[in-house]
Amino acid sequence: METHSTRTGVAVPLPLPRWNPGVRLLRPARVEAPRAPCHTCGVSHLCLPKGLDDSDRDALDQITIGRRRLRKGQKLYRQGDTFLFLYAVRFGTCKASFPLPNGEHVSAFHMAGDIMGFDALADGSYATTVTALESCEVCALPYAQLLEACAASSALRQRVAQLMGAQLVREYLVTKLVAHRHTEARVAGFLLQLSKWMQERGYSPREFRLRMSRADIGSYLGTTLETVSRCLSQFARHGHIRVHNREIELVDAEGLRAAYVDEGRA
Amino acid sequence: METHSTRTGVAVPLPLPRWNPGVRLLRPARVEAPRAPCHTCGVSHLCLPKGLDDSDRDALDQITIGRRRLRKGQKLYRQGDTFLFLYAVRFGTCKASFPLPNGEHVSAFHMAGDIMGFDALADGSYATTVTALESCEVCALPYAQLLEACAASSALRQRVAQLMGAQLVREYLVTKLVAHRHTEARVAGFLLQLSKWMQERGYSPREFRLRMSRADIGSYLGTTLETVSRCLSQFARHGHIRVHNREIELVDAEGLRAAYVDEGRA
DNA sequence: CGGGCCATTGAAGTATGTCAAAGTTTGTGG
DNA sequence: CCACAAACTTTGACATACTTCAATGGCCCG
Repeated sequence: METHSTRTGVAVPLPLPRWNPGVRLLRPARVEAPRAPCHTCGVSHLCLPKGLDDSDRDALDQITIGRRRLRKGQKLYRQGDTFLFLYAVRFGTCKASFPLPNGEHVSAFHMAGDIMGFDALADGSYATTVTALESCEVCALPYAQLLEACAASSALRQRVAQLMGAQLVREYLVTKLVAHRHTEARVAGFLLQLSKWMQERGYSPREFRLRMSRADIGSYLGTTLETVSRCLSQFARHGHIRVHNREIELVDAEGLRAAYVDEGRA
Repeated sequence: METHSTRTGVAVPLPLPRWNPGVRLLRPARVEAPRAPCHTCGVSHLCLPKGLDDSDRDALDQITIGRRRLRKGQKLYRQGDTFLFLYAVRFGTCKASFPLPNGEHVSAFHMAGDIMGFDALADGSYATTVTALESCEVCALPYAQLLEACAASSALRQRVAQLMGAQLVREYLVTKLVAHRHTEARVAGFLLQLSKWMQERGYSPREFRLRMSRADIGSYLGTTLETVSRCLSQFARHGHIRVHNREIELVDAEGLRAAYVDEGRA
């Protein structure tokens, strides 16, 4: 499916190569011309521009932001690819994963407003592989240009730091979730986490569609797809949720939390 | 999953409270006067100054860096405390944890050169509680001053970004570790991770002393202290390691990896 | 309409959690 | 410096939740 593969495997030290407008992007066919200013975007209230005033926005709008569409299953970048862009999700859902000899470990899910690629700041190459779970559109921010914009705006610097901090906290919470001893607590926590994410993005926290397979959830939570399925069925039997394939309805979110998440911490 | 909803709820917007030299530090009795320049520190090759040239060092040395000593069991900061400082470990080991109704979840261990507190960038208060596992010394970096230094030095900005990226990657790897289905793989992976950390800091990767209890390890790895103990005993029986209380000798690190970590990924 | 992928469910074996007790180390106060 | 107490570690026995293997059924896409 994906033929393009520029895996380096070697860490590229900072400073990063300067962005050069004459150089084509990695996958030129799928990158479109820059659009309207960042803060007019539908997800700007979740994304980089959040909280920035006019002058800071100007700094941001100096950046040549490309857009890229992804179909389900397409990869945005792979572990080891040279870091040139941060990506912001405009719509759709992606998963970030570590490839393994037999399979993969799913380390994160990303939705509208999320920034992907911060992990590459450590050594200049992406630490994870990002795959679209459905049709997605992302903004490609050339990191070298972002650095220039950051040189001009302290508010932008702080916003970037804030986003990285938020992602770190999210990762702490994922680890905490996965470290639960009872699988039920992990699956229940996962549903509640998703519900919160949906709400933050203006969707119903009560009814939503899982964009990832049971296997992805299992990998994320450190269990098997069968156990995930059984947990969902069990929650449904107890009346906490309704499940139909990937459609989830949280009938009693607080009951779910009380019965499994809080309780499970022994 | 998350009992303290304020932690992950609506983010408190930056800008953060400005550093004011007239304001006393949180625990003034234990903060000492600034010392020699940052790059003369014994762990500078691991810490903030790494890779900075003279002019960037100057920017860094404008910061009033306090030192603080911690005894075993003392807390550096608590979840929810107002964020004013990043802390760099000079020596000793700390754990970062989430308090829970009955106990805690250990989310990270920090050693010399590590920066603690990045998680507070998300909303202006610390997401975790940090406790010393032994006698420690840390540098307290007033964040507002660090921001000013960052305004003056793009290299420093990139170094901070690099450190945050590195911590994010580390967290991804922890999640991956904890998501292993077999506990043996988690404990083995933990030992190998520790070994690498020791080596990076100039200690023997083969023999080292665990600074944390079996309970801490269990919490970190999402299992029980008994299981951790049993795993260690099992590794010792198979000749991969030698254990005497908290003293660990990795007799056959690669054998350990082959037998449990790589193998365990089904 | 058919084929492939995904989800559900069952049965059986096993790893791990839980409870309990003994042994060891560490720290404290006399 | 010793003695005691507290905290930590190890080990065992048992119950159970989870993984594994397997088969069936549903959904979606071509």
